[in-house]
Amino acid sequence: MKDVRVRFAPSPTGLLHIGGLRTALYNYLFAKSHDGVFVLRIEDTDQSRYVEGAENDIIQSLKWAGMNYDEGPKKPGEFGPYRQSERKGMYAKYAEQLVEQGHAYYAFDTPEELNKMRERLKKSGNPSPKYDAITRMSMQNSLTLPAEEVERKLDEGEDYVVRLKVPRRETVRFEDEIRGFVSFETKGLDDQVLLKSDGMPTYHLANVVDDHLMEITHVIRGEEWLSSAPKHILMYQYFGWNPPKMAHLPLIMSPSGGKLSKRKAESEGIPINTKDYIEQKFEPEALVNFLAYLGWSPGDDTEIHSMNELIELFSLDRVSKGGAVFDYKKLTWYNEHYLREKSADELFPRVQAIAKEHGVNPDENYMKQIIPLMKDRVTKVEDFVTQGRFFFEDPEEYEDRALKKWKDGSAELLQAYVDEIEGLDEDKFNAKVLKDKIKEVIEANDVGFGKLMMPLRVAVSGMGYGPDLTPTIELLGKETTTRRINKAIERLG
RNA sequence: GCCGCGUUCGUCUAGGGGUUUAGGACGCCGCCCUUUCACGGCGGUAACACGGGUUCGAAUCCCGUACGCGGUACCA
Repeated sequence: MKDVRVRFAPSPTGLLHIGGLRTALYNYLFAKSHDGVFVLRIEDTDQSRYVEGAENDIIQSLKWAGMNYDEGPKKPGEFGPYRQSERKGMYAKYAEQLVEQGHAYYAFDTPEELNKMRERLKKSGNPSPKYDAITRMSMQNSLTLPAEEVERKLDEGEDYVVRLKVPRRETVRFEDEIRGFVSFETKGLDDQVLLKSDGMPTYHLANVVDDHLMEITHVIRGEEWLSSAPKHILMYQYFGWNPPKMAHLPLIMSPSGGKLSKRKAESEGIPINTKDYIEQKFEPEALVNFLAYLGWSPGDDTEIHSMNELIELFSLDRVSKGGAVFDYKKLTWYNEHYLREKSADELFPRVQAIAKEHGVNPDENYMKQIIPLMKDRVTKVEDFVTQGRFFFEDPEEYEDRALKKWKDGSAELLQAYVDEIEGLDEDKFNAKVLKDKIKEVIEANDVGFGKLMMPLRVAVSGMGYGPDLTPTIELLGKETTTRRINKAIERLG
């Protein structure tokens, strides 16, 4: 057996959340840094929240980010199946075992009765009513009902749940790998439902049973689980199992505070699903690097690391305890960084695909010359196409910002320039000669470089900024360039 | 409310009793490079939540307070 086995255990209730991806990443990094196993387990015990396609989205998202799971759905290992719905039959006996041991009991209360109980308690001044050591004595369960009646209800197929019998007063203490020792008083916990009336286990039962059966050594999950950890510890104790080590990760926060929820993220312009990042053409390396540093750091001054380096560097004790605010601008910076590192050969297939979406089918050789020209000024791959559109078609109109650079005399200077380059032989139509010609024209007219450069840029690209102009013109070629200049003179006078 | 967990520049973080005039990165600002826009280089801005202890000495240890966040379901 491997020394380290971790699991990423999402519920297929929707697209994979960016926070979920980070949890997966930390699990993955931890597993790989210990030469361990990374398991994907689908926690689909709530049938009412199941979303078709969610599992596939999770798998695709992990794959895109560069995390391949070692065991999971579609990649069975010796601990499968890896969907809890397919393990449904395995849980009841563990719940029964706890009942037999006196650590759990059958409860027959209907949702209405539970509601009534809570309302009653609230009215009498208890703001968080619990089904606990005290209240359970007034409810319909196998601790309060005569044995024959319990038997009868069970035989008659009446709905029931199995609840954990949380001890009245005990202290549960355990060591979190990130936070150190934490302790809880059991009187604050309620008798967690373990087995639902539809026969499905709740998260709590399924989680503990599966982690044990799958020989998970480290449970690395979000901080929202910290409060239920003592219930899990209690269960491990009752089952007589060794609990895995636990690490509760700080939450990813929204810039306005609070857990980064779908609603908040959207109103703050932050994509929330991994799929959004895929569709918006982010570099996976950038997202991974950014996410890794959201709540962790290697302890030195480095910022840029590939997945393999992150694996090398990662350790749980360097994970921070406080929540981390999602900084979209920093992500953008990472993205630009990784884009700049890539060669035209690497980038071409992706740029080509995006270009086709925009109705452009770029010539490979031509596109590979455009890429290096633009690389230092793009934020996302798609910018090669959206901002580089003029490489493929004449500018339809001129940006307002660009128009400001078109002044009196611009047309005349451009006319002088176009006269110069029109006569150029093909082999002379290159960046150096083109630049020399600009110099000649400005000198002859006794004006500054920008007086010609700017209008020229506007005429050629329709924009007020962009890649080096003369190499751009060289790429565009004589015919295209002169056509555009003439058109601009005509349209802008 | 109760329970739990947190709190170093605007943000991500380093630092875990003296090495600290608290370091790096993003952002922002300025300069250089470039007669565009960027990239790059250089520089600047900006933080130990508060109050008590402990100690010769506290950002670092302890206690309180405040604030933030999470949990408090037959959801995960």
